[in-house]
Amino acid sequence: MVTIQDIAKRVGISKAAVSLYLKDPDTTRVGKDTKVKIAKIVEELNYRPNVIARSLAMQKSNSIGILVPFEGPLFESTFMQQVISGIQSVLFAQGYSIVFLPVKGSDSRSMVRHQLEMGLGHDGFILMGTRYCSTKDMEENAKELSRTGIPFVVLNMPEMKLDINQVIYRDPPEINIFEQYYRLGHRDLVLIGGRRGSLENSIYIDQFKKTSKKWGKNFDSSFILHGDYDKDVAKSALLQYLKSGKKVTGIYCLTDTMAIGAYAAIQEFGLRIPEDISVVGRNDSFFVSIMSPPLSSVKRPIFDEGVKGAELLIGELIRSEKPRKVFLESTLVLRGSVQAQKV
Amino acid sequence: MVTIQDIAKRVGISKAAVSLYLKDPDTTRVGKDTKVKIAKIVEELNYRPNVIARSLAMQKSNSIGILVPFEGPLFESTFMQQVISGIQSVLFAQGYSIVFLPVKGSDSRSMVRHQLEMGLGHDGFILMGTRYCSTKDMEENAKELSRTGIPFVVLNMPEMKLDINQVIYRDPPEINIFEQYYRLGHRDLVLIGGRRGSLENSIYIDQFKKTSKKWGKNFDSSFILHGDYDKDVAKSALLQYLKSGKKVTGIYCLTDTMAIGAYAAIQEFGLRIPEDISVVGRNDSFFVSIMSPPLSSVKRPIFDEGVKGAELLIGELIRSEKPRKVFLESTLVLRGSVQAQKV
DNA sequence: CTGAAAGCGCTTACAG
DNA sequence: CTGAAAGCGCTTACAG
Repeated sequence: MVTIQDIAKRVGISKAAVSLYLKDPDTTRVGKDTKVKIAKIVEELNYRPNVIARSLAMQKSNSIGILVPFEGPLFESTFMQQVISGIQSVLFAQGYSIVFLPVKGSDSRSMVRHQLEMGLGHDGFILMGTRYCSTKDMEENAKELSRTGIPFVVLNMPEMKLDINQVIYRDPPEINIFEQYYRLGHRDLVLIGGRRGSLENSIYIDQFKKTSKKWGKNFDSSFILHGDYDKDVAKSALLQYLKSGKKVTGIYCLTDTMAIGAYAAIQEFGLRIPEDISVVGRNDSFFVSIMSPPLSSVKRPIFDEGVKGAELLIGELIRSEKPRKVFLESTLVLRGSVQAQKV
Repeated sequence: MVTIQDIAKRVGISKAAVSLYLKDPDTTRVGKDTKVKIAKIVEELNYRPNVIARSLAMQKSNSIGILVPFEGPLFESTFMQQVISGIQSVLFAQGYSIVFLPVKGSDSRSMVRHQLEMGLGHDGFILMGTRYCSTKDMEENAKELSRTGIPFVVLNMPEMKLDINQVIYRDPPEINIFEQYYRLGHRDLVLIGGRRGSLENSIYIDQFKKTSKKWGKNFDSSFILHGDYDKDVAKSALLQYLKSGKKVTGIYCLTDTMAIGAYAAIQEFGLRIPEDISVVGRNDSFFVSIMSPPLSSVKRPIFDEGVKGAELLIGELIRSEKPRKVFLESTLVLRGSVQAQKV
């Protein structure tokens, strides 16, 4: 490996002069002739600075570590794609590298601990919640990060009562899909949730219950199906529900992917969308418009979440801003999959 | 920041002892009592090693830099998602971090040069071709990487006559879609290519020409439409073709996304798939199965490309293997969008 | 069993 | 205008 020392020796000057020139070719601290010589040797030896050494000396690595307590392929989820795209758009513009740290461990606590173990030296961190993270675990993770003194931001988690950077989704009142269904005259609703017992599920089950009560409809836990975030699981769960003779006219799927499964089940059972059953998905994935009929979907501003998160981090990093929380609101994109029900 | 020095001072020993213990808690080079003390202080001060300093000292960073000469969001393309997933599966298992270097510059040469400028110090590189890279530029990039002496692998590019690690796609003879169409009785074919003048286009235009000649069909450059890798562009190009009164019974789209546009154009023009027009896409994207009818598609082993690429790199890194080339073959996944044509 | 020292490749005051 | 030196936080021979 060619070092600054090699260049200095060849030119017959000190390392400092080479470093100065490399940092700023217009510097006045290096003579004109010397500059020419340095440039020549740099070219000749194909010298490139060692970023690691520079990072150590400058106490700044220009890199941000991404912490995602999740085993398996990170980039297959459309959520990750969008949030990372948002992060990338901000960080690259500021000259930061994005570093994905290897995952190891059995639960979100040990995974993040291991990633931190591998990753100190980065200028900041983005800690991302996944469907498998409990809020409690993630709060512990956030506390541990706080103790390092390194700026960080938490994404994709419910609000935490900690003084940290966080971007949080909020469903505005009109995004209560159950309320919308009841208003449209629907009376038999089903929620296709993700992982059984997940925090996400419990939030929506709760909403489902309360809204049903408000409308004087009785609520039964059989109205909750578990799709496990998978289209085939969602399909068979719904198919079984239909075959059991239970009635349903409105379905809310917590991801668009599970809505694909719901479509398949409904078609296989010989019913029509939206004439017999209305369907709403969540995430407004790029493929919903090619489904037939196009799927109505709750759109979370995921790209914006990445942007805001990266901006909070950059704010703390560059302008020493205090940690704060940013709230983003979801919207409902209505398409052909929903119809009012004659009561 | 808490350093190894702080620990040593508090315990009253040398940095070396702390380092030794941290590296291997079972070491015999540190006394039992001392170990206990170190552990206590480490916990108390919430010490974590600085990976940058360690990388410099060990001359190994356990990180691989990803070089993609492409402006804009990297992770929105389904190609990137799959290839990165493959890369991740191998590199994480080996304990390597994956680093995306910020992009700057106007062409693939200057982008890669800039990324290298930012990225030396990583243990290896993965250089990925994009649709906008000329083979010539990428060969220059590869040569420049060679000169650094750092192991690297080139993905998503036609074979280069250089002694480097490279993973290359090969369409086996049966993946000549034009040949398949002719055999099925089709006589009026259209190719919807990507960017005008791109290398990818020219390869398939060439195949189209040769195959037509073989079957005694005249070839006309009007049979080539330019979809620019965009569904709307593809749609309007095909719609214009149909409206001009030209005949077509078989279409090959170089991406599935453009096939979505082709479907829309065909439906808007009042024709049916596959009764009137057959369509074949490329990449076998996850959404093709929900198109109606499901799209037949040429599947490239993109995930495998990532896996093989990472394996070549690891091979050179860990086992000092020589650079070599790996070939992967595409396959055709037939679905409802293709039908034989009565001649 | 443990310490003092050199070194990784840079940057940045400090001198002159 | 330029050089010698200290330092970033680690690891790794080398001594004892």
